[in-house]
Amino acid sequence: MATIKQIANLAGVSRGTVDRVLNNRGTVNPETAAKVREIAALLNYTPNKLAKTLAVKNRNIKFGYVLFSSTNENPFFDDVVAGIKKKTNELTEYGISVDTCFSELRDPSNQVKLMDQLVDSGINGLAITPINHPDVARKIKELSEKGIPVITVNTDIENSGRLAYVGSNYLESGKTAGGLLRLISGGKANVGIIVGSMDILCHSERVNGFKQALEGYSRDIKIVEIVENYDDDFLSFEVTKKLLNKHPEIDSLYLASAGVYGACRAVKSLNLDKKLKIISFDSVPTTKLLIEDGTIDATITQQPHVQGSKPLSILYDYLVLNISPKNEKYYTNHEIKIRENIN
Amino acid sequence: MATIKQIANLAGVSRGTVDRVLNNRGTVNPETAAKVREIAALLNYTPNKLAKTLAVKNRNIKFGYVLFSSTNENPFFDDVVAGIKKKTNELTEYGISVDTCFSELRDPSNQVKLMDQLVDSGINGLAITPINHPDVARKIKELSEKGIPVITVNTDIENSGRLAYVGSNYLESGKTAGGLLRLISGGKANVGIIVGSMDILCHSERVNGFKQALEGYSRDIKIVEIVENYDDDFLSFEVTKKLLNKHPEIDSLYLASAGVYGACRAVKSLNLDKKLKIISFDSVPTTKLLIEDGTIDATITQQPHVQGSKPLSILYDYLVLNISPKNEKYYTNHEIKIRENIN
DNA sequence: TTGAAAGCGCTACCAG
DNA sequence: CTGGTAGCGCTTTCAA
Repeated sequence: MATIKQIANLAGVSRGTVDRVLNNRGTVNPETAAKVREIAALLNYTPNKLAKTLAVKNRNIKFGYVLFSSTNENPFFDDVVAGIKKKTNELTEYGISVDTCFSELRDPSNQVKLMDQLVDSGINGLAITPINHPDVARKIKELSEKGIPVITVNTDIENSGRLAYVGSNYLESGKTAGGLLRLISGGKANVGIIVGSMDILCHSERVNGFKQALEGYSRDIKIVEIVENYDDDFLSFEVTKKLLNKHPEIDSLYLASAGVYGACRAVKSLNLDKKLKIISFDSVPTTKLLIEDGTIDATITQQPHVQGSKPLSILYDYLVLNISPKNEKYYTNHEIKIRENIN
Repeated sequence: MATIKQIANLAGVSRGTVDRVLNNRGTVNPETAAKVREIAALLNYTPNKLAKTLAVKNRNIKFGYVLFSSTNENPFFDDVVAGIKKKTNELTEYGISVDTCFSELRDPSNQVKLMDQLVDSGINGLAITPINHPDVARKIKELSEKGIPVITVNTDIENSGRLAYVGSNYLESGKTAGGLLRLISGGKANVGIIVGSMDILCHSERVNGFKQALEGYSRDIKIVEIVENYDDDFLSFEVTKKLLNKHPEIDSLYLASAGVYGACRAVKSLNLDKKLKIISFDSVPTTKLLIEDGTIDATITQQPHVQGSKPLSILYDYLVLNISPKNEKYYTNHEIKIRENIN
């Protein structure tokens, strides 16, 4: 492990100069710089992260986090918050503070306002679950150009200038669901699909992936109908009930987004629980119970904890250690949970 | 974030004294000690990990790792090694070195010899995939009593004095397999089980868990026969072939340990691939291929990467940060992989 | 029993 | 453009 001190000695300059060269700050005589660089390469120099972090304390770095408020219909974000909290504690010890605030679920202007507030308060980087709206995209671009890196979480907005995305690959998650149905249906099924809204990209991708995984089985696995519940449990209850009444031939349900509990209540009210194969997403408390009592056969999770913590790690690497994310998309794993491995 | 310096100032003593009190080293006037402790508690003092690690550099800490050599029949350990390597690099930067060596798979005396060598070379902590043999257990106890903490990996030896175990809960993994079969069989199956050896606890636990998960289904899911392959692919081929010939009613295979490839070759040689439901463990390269081509329906993994890295993290926490492991058993997750989410 | 000081590796600031 | 120095929080050693 080579150190700046060693390089300085070998190059016959001071550690300050080496620091300037290696971190491109200040100005250094090109020849000196070349020499330093050469020696650094020779010694295979890698900066010590601990020391770097420790020394950066007085820079008073601050991150902002804008998250969908989870008090609404989707407690999924509770698990994300847990991930944020854990990472925040770690960063606090490093002298980095994290300001987390919650935005309305369907109000872009509210998100923009929160972003502005965070910028005014002096954040150096931002993580956000962005609403897919031009105003939000524009604001992300504005921050990025200002030198404030932005990480999108859970939902991406491409071409917004964001530094990276952390979250599910929705097409893949849909494929996993399709593969799972193929297995548990024995290759023969009449499927009803319940989804938030086909206008939301994440949701339609989950449906598309599902279909893709079942190509070649289309003779025996039929999608009977796709209905929308707008992520609302009560609507979900209604549309599911109607769907099942309308199509008694349905033997499988694919719950492609939120509203899982409402849909299952409909299933139960028709005494169809354990008669239908049901696949869902995420592992919120109500879903866990439905897995445990056998109503839902399997659910596919997307590492909510990682979705909370990883964006902060990326910002830390980028701003403190000068390490850019290796990929612009960091996809979380899709974990299949059944009664026996859900905890 | 309170610091030692702050506490020292408030207590009117030097930082050295505070350090002595808070870390129980040297001797300190009881009254001074009490005062310091009080203030520390008041300020909610938590030591800064970065600073601690940085300062400990010159203690020249060294860990040993004894692992089953993966050149043998089970490339599972290749993934464990990857985890070890990654963590080792991180620790190297902290001034901690890791000496990893590989032991014969069935030779306890060889393991004991390697442990002795590592101790002689001055390790401060050890991680090991122990062979379940009294000599190894005794040596683990010896090291522990000498003040060298030992972490067991992948396989545990309880009551050996080891500090912690990192690895699968085999009973749970068996249950997960059982639950999975319940789902993909539609609740009706004649199962053949192929296992390394029922004399090996890990293996028999996987069978027991499997049975437990299927209790209540015993009318329709029948275990036809359990055969042993001693984790050898060629033996596995033979016994599987014999089993399937003997019991043409078998429609499902539970491959409870290694020898997955051999078993599947037998299935293919009888033209039964895709006619049998097959569940296996781990995700070694050959298994991946068999998942992709549809021979194996699902495989259950056990976070090999974590099994490699986590033991080193525990040793680091224990020896550098003075943090004891929260639990004596750290169980890895059982992840269900099918064609669509195996990568 | 205690204090003072040096050092882990890096950054930042002030002179020159 | 460069050197010197102080400091991040903790440990350790040497004196007192």
